[in-house]
Amino acid sequence: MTKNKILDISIDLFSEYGYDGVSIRQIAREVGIRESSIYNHYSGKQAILDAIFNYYIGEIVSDDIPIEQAALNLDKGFDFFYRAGSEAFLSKLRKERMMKITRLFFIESYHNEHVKNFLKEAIIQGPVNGWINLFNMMKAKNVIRDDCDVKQLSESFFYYGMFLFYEHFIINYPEDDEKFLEEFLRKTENHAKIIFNSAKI
Amino acid sequence: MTKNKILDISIDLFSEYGYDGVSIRQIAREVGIRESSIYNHYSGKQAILDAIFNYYIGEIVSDDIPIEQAALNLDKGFDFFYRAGSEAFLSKLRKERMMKITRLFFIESYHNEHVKNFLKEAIIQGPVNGWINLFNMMKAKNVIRDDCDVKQLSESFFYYGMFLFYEHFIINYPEDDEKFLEEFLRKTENHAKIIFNSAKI
DNA sequence: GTCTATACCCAGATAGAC
DNA sequence: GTCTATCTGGGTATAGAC
Repeated sequence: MTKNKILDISIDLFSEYGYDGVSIRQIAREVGIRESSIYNHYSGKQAILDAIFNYYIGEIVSDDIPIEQAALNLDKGFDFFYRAGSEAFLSKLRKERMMKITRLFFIESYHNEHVKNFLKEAIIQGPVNGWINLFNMMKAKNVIRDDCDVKQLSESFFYYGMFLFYEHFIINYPEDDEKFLEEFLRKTENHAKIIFNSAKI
Repeated sequence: MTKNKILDISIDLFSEYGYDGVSIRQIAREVGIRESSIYNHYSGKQAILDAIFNYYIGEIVSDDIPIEQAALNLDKGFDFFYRAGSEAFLSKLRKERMMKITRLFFIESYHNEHVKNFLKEAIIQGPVNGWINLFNMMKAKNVIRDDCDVKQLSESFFYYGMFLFYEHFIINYPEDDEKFLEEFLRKTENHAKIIFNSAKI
């Protein structure tokens, strides 16, 4: 189906060169049709980008709330949580398409308000709040000290991982996604131990 | 001097809209001359960008190595170091111009190899190595535990601050620089305590 | 050093034949 | 649904008068 091929190739090109760095002509060339034919499938360049964003948001916003689920077994120790949290965070990104679009989000965030707000709320604030809830529960159950600043703990934990992502998608691009995700789990695991070790009773 | 005005306005516009998002026409309009007159001062658009980068690099790469200096007084405690480290990191950025160009670097890093390499080496790897040295000294003087992974400690400390920068320059833009820098010092101070608390003997 | 005028290119998008 | 042809607008850059 041509429409799908356009989307696929647009994801490839946009995620590599950015939205402004790719022309309709270039997309058409790679798809193997003329520019004008694109407009039979999408009303314009912006419409392709919208389709990409809608796909991404549809995939990433699903109905499970894994951190809260994990919190039900608070006795399993901290190791259990960062694994649950990280896995929840990563499970949606394991597809190559999703990784590409994530890079595109990082690229476009500086001048696209929709992307900026999505990153801010769904990717940063949402998870941070999840970790705040978890640390609060841990505090209530005397797993971590009472004088801990849970918001600071959450940010201290989460922002480290966020920068690993930025580093991967921007600074180290192009770098193998699989290899990075392995490294990411290992590093955030070590990082989580540092944070938890500092807070535990 | 017109040449300086061109540079100044280019910094303003590039840092807001990105290099590709600004035209020579637009720069000329804001300067108050015609496009063609720009070429009496700079050989082209790229040359303006080069001048901006050279200015930035000239300002940021100076001869002091503050972390190593700070390490000479290792007995002053950890508080002393993150303050020294953070201040060293921030002192170069206190000018409005430097903050603007830093945002420009974040924006352009995804497709400008020079910027990418500069961020990678001077902004990330350099400071991380400084902290690695410091943590190694602390280990040698039995200030932190012997089984600490100093590379992980350094990244765990430093990447948090890096993401605060990304958040400020991209996600929260436009946000007051002064206010952010205060917040940054407060947050990284708290973060440093968490990291150090986890590692200390 | 600045101006007008212009060359040249590539962008997004549309009309209408097949 | 794809094509050719074309429109319109914006971009960088240059030539040459003042």
